[in-house]
Order: sequence, then C-alpha cells, then structure tokens
Amino acid sequence: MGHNNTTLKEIAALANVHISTVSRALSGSPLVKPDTAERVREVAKRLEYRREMLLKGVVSGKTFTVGVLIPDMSNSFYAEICGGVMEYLQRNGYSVLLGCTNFSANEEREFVDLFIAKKVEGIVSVSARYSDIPHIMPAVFIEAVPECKEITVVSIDNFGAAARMAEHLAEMGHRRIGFIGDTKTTIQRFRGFSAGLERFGLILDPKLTVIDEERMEKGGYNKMMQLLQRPVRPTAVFCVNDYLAIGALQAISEAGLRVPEDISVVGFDGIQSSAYVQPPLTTIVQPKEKMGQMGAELLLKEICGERAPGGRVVLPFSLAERKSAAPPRSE
Amino acid sequence: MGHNNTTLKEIAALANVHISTVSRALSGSPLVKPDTAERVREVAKRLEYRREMLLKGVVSGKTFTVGVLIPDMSNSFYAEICGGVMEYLQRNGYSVLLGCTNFSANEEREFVDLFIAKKVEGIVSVSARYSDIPHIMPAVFIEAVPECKEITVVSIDNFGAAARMAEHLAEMGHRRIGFIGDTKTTIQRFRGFSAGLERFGLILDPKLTVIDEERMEKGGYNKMMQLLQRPVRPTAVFCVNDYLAIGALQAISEAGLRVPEDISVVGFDGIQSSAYVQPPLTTIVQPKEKMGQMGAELLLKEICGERAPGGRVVLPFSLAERKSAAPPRSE
DNA sequence: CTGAAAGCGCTTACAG
DNA sequence: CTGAAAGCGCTTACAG
Repeated sequence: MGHNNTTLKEIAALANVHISTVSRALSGSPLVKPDTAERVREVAKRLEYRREMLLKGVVSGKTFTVGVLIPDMSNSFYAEICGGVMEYLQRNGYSVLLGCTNFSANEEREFVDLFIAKKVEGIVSVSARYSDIPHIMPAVFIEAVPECKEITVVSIDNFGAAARMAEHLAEMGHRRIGFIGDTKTTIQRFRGFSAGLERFGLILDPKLTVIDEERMEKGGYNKMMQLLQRPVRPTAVFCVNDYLAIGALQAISEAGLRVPEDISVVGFDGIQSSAYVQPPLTTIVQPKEKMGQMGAELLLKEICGERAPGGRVVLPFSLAERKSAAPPRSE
Repeated sequence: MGHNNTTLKEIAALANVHISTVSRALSGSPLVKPDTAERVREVAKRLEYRREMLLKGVVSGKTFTVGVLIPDMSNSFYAEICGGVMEYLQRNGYSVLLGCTNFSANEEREFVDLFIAKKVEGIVSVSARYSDIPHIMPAVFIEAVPECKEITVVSIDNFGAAARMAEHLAEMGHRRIGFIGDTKTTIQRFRGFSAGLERFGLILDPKLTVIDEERMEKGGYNKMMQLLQRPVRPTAVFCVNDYLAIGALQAISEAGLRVPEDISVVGFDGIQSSAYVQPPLTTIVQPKEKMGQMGAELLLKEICGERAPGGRVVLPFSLAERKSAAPPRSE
C-alpha cells in the first residue's frame, strides 16, 4: 500500500553489496558476477523495486520516452496512425508522452519545449505543417507537408494516389469532375488530381472546385451545397478526405439526389466509417497503422544511431472501389 | 541547435547569485527579492533555460505528469474520451503518458508499474475491468465496471440509459425485441434493458439474444446473422454499442431486409459514425469528451488534496432518435 | 568482478 | 531575502 519507494540502498543492504553493484546488476552490466547479479535481482524483486527511469535520465540521458504529437484525437485518421506509433513504441520498451496540437504551430512548439524538458529521446509528429524539431532532436514526420531533404517523412504517394483517383473517375466516363478540398491538406493531392485529369484531356474546372478552411463533415456538407447551387453540376466529386466526403454525401441526399446515380463521390484516407456510410465510399485507403509503426521504427533507429536523419519512406496505398462511384448516366 | 542543457549553475553565475536563489526564483518562491527574481528570470530566459521537470521529481515529488490508460486507440469511443482527458490535463499544465492496454489486465498492470517508475502523479483509466491502482496512487476510472465505493468513477447511468432505450422500442409498439451484446460491456446495460422491457410486460427472450466476445462491427454482423437464421425474427434489436449496431445493419442489408421497415436497430455510445451510417443510428449518446474532462478534473483535485478518493460522478446521456428505429409494421 | 567516491541538476531545511 | 550545505536516487569513471 502506498507508493513503492524501494531504493538501491535498501537492496544493497539486504544483498550485502555496495550500491554501485546493485546499480550495475539491475542495468544488466557484464561487470557483475552472475551469482551476485542473480542475488541482487532476487532481493530487488522481493522488495518490488521499480526502476526510477526518470532518474536514470539525469546521468545516462536515456529516458526510454518518445513524444508523439497529433493534431486531433477524435479524428479517426489520426487516432489510427497514433495507434500504430504507440504499438511499435510499446513493443520496443518505449513510453509515449502524447500531445494534441489542434493544428496549431504554436501549440506544437510548446509541446516540443515540454518534451525537451521531460527529456524525450525523440519525437513523432503527425500531420505537422512546419517544424524545427529535426534541428533539436531526432524526429520523424508522418503525413507531413515539409518536403525538405533533411527531414524524415513517412507517407503514401499523395500525388500518385490523387492522380489514380482522377483516372478512375475519368475511365468511368466522367467529364465534369468537381473538387472539394481544405486548405490544410497536402497540396500534392490537388496537383496529383489535376495531373490525373489532364491525362484524359480534362482540366480541374475552377467552377467545380471549392476549397476552404473546414476539413470535417460540416465542411464537406457546406462545400457540396455550394457546388449544387452552381449553374453547372459535376457528375463526380473528389473530396480530399473522407470526412469531407461523408459530409458531401449528406448534402447530396438532402438535395434529393442520389449517389452514385446522380453524382459520384469519392474520398481519401480510408477511415473506418468510410466503409459504413451509405453508399460505402470509394476512396484511397492509406495504411494508417502501418504508417504509424514505420514512423516509430525509423525514429528508434535514428535514436540508437542505426540510421541517419532525413529521407522519405513511401508506403503503398490502395484504391477501394465501393459503391459511391459509378459511370455517369447518359447525358 | 542541439539539446538545450542550460543549468541552474550557469544562470546563477550570470545573475551573480547562488544556485539556491535561482532555484527559488524560478519556482516562484516568495523568499526572493522581486528585483533579484526578475533578474534571474531574465537570464534564464536569455539562456533559454528549460525546467528539468523530471529532476524536480527527485526531491519534490511533482512531475506534472499523469498516466492515461485506454483499451484501444482506433476505437473512436475511447479516442474521444481520451481527447477530453488530454484537453483538460494539458490546459492545467499536466502532461500525459499514454498507454494502450488492448483490454488486457496484464498489460494494464505493466503500464501501472511503468507509470510508477516514471513517477506519474495519478492515473486515468478508461474502461478497465478491474484494478488495484487506487491502492497505489490517485486514480479515476471512466466507464468502468468496478462498482466499489473506494474507487472514483465517471460514467453515465448505463442501467437507466439501456432501460430508456428498451422503453423507447416498446413504446413504438415492438414486442419481439432482440439483444446483441459482448461479454466485456457493462452488465448494467443488460440489466437495464431487461428492466425496461419488464415495465412493458416484456421479457428479454433468450431466443432473441446473442452475446459473445466480439465487440466490433464484425461481431455485430455475425450475431445479427445468427438472429436472422432463428425461427422467430425480432422486429427490433438493441446492440450494446454502436460498432455492433453498424455491423448488424450490414448483416440485415445483406440478407435483403431493410432498416427500419423490416427490423429496427438501435445502438449505444453515440460514436461519430453512428450519425452517418445508413440509416442513421438511433442510439444513446454518451458525453464522451465531457466524461474525459470530468475524469481528469477529479484526478487533479484528488492529487492536490482538494477531494477525497472514491465516489461516482454520473453524467447525463441523451437518446438520439434517428432513422434506424420505427414502429413495427402491422403483423 | 567490486567498492569508494565523485557527480548528475535540483530542492530545501538551516543559519544568518 | 540570501547563501552554504546536505541530500534526493542513481550512474560511472577510477582503483583495486
């Protein structure tokens, strides 16, 4: 009952050795006679000794802690990536200090200060816009904007995936294809989609694109409503993320139209609910958990010097063809 | 560039005072002449001094860190609660050490050991089945099973909410009402639902209930399929969580039946996607973020001695009437 | 292989 | 208000 505050000193007393020997035995140093080490470990176990990792940090610099930064816990895309990061870290003996930035560069900076103070050994940052972290300590970015060489980034080929989706719609026969985006999502998806259309001699018509700050369902709903009120209606709409697409689905249904009969809608990310909305969303599925694990793996390698900072790891995506996209009806 | 490792000693040198004075000035002790304190703080700022929170812990015991345990990051119910916990903690100057238990009591125990070693000041545990933590340090449980007096718990009235849902269905005219559950979900929902039915002279028919280990969509799908193959088909089914309900929706649709025309389906929790599935789910909405915040608040109060451990805080739920439940068709 | 000692960066009675 | 000193629990050269 009460906190366990067994100290090396107590163990040393009971094991009849010097405190330094206890320290060494418990940290697995080879400089201890196996018998002695064994005896020490037994006493430690009996006293329910718990290593004071925090204190080890004072001298050794190892805290076995990593800072993880995500923009928003309730966005399942981030939550899943975070799950992957944590899974790998925990499996490898590291703990996670988690911070929620709410997409704010300022909050990110504050967390980095905090993380430094808490002596994390490195940071995994999800969907950050910009960051100084790599100048300060080992860091890896997942799904990040920065395209700089010195920064380690894990992501899919956003350009290629968006292009692929554009081609998918064009191949179905769509010619008037809309674009719904938010200002924070990677510019690559915009460019890639545009490039995909161009391969079919199509262009991203400004009259069919709506981009603003909002990135969740409500934003998708509002933007789709705007599109529906314009003189020319698209036969298909690409949304840069699934939340936007889900909102778009709602708008279309409220307007008395059907998906995909009247308008096809496709998303991006492949969040869990994308498969459950009606109709199930055709979307680009990102390997979210895998991305998280990979990010954690790269960070740990960098921390223990097995890997130099920088470089981009590109993971494969897939195009899930579900029910929200179909060829346009004869016009 | 590089870690910032300014020490009190350096600051003391530049500010021309003793290290103890620096220590006091920086921790806001009143035992320092305002001028001196000011000067020290300026030097500290100039050197970009960062408090070594970890070290403070050695002597003062304050680490301003709390451990948070959740079963599964990719379950949006837990992610949202966790978001609430973190929001409150961060706003109050505490950091979060996060652990994912995968519903395992063993992993929980390991995390608690780890958290102790890292000197967290308390623990918030989400949906734990059982725990010793309150005997060790301040702890609060969110959505937990333990009904023991000495444990601080934050939850809704699960019994009442389930009863309310039973009444809702019975009032619509349903008489053959099914139950789909998982073994881990609070027994209160089972009892409450049962009690609600009894008020209408109905019983929870064993032939219309399926309960097993699975708690996600797949489990809902499988269990609904079982129900559909039984001789008597229910006109409405209560699922103890929304993921199960979403899976049930799929099964019904695959069986060529419609919701709510052929069968009504209702859920529990009110996860985000419950509003977006087709038809939108009638469900009990738990105030997930609020529950998280409240849990964090109680813990912090307990840590600083403003509150005695124990007690249950019951937050209000609401019944979201959407499209997945309707009166049964005339039989 | 082991111990004695110095030191990590900080806090806190104790004196003044 | 301030400094000198002891101490927090642990690690790690240094000697042996």
